[in-house]
Amino acid sequence: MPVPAPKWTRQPELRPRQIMAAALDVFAAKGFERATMDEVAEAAGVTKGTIYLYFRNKLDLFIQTLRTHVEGVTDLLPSVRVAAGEDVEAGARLLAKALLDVLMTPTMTKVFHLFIAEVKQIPELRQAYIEEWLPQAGLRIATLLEEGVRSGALRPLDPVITARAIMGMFSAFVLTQEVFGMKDITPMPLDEIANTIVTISFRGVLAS
Amino acid sequence: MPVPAPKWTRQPELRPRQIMAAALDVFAAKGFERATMDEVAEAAGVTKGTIYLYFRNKLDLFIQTLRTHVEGVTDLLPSVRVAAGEDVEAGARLLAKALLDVLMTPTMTKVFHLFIAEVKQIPELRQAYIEEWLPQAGLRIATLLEEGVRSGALRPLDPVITARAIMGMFSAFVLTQEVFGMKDITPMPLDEIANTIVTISFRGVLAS
Amino acid sequence: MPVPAPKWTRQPELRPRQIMAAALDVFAAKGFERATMDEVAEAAGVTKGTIYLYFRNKLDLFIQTLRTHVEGVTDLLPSVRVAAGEDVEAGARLLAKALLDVLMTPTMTKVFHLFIAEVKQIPELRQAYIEEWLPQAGLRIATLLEEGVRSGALRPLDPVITARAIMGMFSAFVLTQEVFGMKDITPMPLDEIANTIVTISFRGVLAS
Amino acid sequence: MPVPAPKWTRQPELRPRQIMAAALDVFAAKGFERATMDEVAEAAGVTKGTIYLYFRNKLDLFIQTLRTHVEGVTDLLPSVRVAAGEDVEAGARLLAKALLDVLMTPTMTKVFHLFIAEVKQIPELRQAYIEEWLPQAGLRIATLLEEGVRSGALRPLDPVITARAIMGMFSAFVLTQEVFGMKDITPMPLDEIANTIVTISFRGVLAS
DNA sequence: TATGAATGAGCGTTCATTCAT
DNA sequence: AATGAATGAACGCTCATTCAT
Repeated sequence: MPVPAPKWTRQPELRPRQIMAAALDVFAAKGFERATMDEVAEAAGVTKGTIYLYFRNKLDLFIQTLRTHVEGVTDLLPSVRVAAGEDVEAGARLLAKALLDVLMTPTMTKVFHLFIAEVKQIPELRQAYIEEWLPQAGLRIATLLEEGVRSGALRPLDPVITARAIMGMFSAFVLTQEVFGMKDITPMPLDEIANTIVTISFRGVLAS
Repeated sequence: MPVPAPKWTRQPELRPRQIMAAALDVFAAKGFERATMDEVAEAAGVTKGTIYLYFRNKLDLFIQTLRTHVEGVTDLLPSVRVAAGEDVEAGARLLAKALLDVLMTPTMTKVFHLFIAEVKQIPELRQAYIEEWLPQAGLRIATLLEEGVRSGALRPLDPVITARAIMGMFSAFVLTQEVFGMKDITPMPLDEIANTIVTISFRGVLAS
Repeated sequence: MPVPAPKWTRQPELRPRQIMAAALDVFAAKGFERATMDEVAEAAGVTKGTIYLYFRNKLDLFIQTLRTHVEGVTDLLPSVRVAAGEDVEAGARLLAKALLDVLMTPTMTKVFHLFIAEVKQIPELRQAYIEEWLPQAGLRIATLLEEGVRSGALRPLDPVITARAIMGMFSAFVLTQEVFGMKDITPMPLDEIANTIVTISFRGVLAS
Repeated sequence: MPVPAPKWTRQPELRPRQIMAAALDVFAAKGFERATMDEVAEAAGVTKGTIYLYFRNKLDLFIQTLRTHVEGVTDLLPSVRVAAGEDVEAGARLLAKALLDVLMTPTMTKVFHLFIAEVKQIPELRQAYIEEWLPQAGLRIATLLEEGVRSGALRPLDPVITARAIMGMFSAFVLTQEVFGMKDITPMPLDEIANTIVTISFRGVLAS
């Protein structure tokens, strides 16, 4: 007599990732408040109670989901390496393209939007941004710029403002193309975006 | 019976404006889902039932509130006029500063954040963006750029991409300074922001 | 055309009493934890949400329900008046009978049991007992006894202990007959109970 | 292989006792409904599943816990033996003190309170009371009283009512001192309580 | 027009119980 | 025998919406 298939199996190692993956999708699709724990559970293939074995409450699930996926992304970033060579501008183009590839990832897009949407309501997010994510990204760029200014290679612009302006160009495309859904209406090749951003950043729009 | 003298002052009924003003504050402070009709009512100085005399439901209130306040802002934009003169760059600095002044307005900040947070969930917002707000802003800039390219004054960059990159620089500061609350941590004078954006846009970061 | 009967009517004055009356029954029947707000609502003829218009939460409803009904009972107590006359013992019999009549009331029985069952879990109840109900009852008796001892009419017994012992006799019958449901198994006329308690209290069981 | 020496010590399986001991504490501390199986398990030093190896469900655990501990107490009662001698009243004082010592035991206090709190909800408890515990205690006293009345040593009071009144005096102190927590507020020596109860019972409060 | 009492559907969370390991 | 992961039903509470006044 065949043993009937078990209704469920123990997966204590797997469950958290499984749940957070589902949570990211559901939260991204409906927003934090509109998403229900039942939807997350169903998307994860478990029942609601199971989520509470691994996460204290909905907010905890949300925060951990974002943190984990951000880490997953920043793990990719080392591959975004400066091709530090003779031609800085050419290296920057490669870099910009690599960065855009990461930012436009489905995962990153979702994280990005959720973060912007909820940062004002959730102090933990703001704190993570200020204490972890901001230094990892913005300050690194600002430092590079500062050195460039000091060496005379770059104009004497405020490095923090400049860094933020440049990052703003990147995020503009994440927001409009992916979040606002413009990629179907005004499709743009990623490398053309990267090239344009780099050209503007280095040399501006004026014909020389 | 004599007809009463025509009232020249436009009298858009008081109540809806009163309610929408309160709604903008409450929605901005708590987000669409977290905000309750009771809170809006209390902030507006009316009772919950009254809101439903003027708005079909919560979503309707939200959409109308955003639309109305966006109109209120675009009414301000004509004052952002090109000082079209000899020195285009100098004119652009004035323009950029004027634009930032409007974008950093408390009202505009709220609208901006709410729009980004909810655009994905609320089709009406996306539609308004694509059909009304985007043409009013992005396309206008793109057209200008296109002309500049054609006349040879500007580099041959894709105008749509370039326009969006430039707008991205502005919005970056709205988001970080106002929404993320960085203005207390990294305060930046508006005119310095404006100047930096214009310099980068026109001439890039490289020392010439 | 006849106006259809309204689904519900406004009863802001009535609702709290109505709800607390239902709550007492439901809580008494099922205990605080087992009772559900839906059951209370149904028993009160309203819906769950209505309860929350008048009570902050389930615990608040419980406490207020007990307090209100205790007050309702102590309002009856003034009728329990000492027929202070020549024959103290005869007066006491009347008094005891009147007290038992009140204690054996369905309402008082429920309050009594609920109080005993939950006093340990609910600090507010303990506080109310110590600060309000105990002084109203126990201390009054103790004071009477103290005077009796001082005048030489009573034995030199500790008044507080004696008062509590006498009250214990009364509550024993509330508990066993009403709460444990013994009144169907060992029925006892109230006046015989009262007489027995008084005889024991005054003169003991020993034949003189 | 030599057969191990027979173990003479009665080894009622360890686990059930261990669990019931923990259960009594947890149930007493939080009440039946508020107590969770997890808490009981943790207090017993086992895991939740283990409880279900020995008890069908939570209610079964509760009932068996009370029964077992009541038996444990009635095992103590034989030591409460009538010092049947010349001076009945002096013997009663010893008896009353011994009884109070047992009733005021932490275990008995817990059992007592839990029983009162839940008897109305749990038919099995009521049945146990009526069929087992009541005959063991109340009827024994009533029988004694009945004999006393017949022999003319005692007043012609109803023995059942009288027995219950006397038991009520004892339980009053269990409830107030231990359950209501009055022992910190109005501390009373046990032997003074016992003496007072006996004096009242035998001779009443009136000075002879 | 305005009020606010009343509704009722919906959701987060808990927890007794089951069952794969 | 023992574990503890997983289940799923149940419940307290909220809040958008309705409607009697």
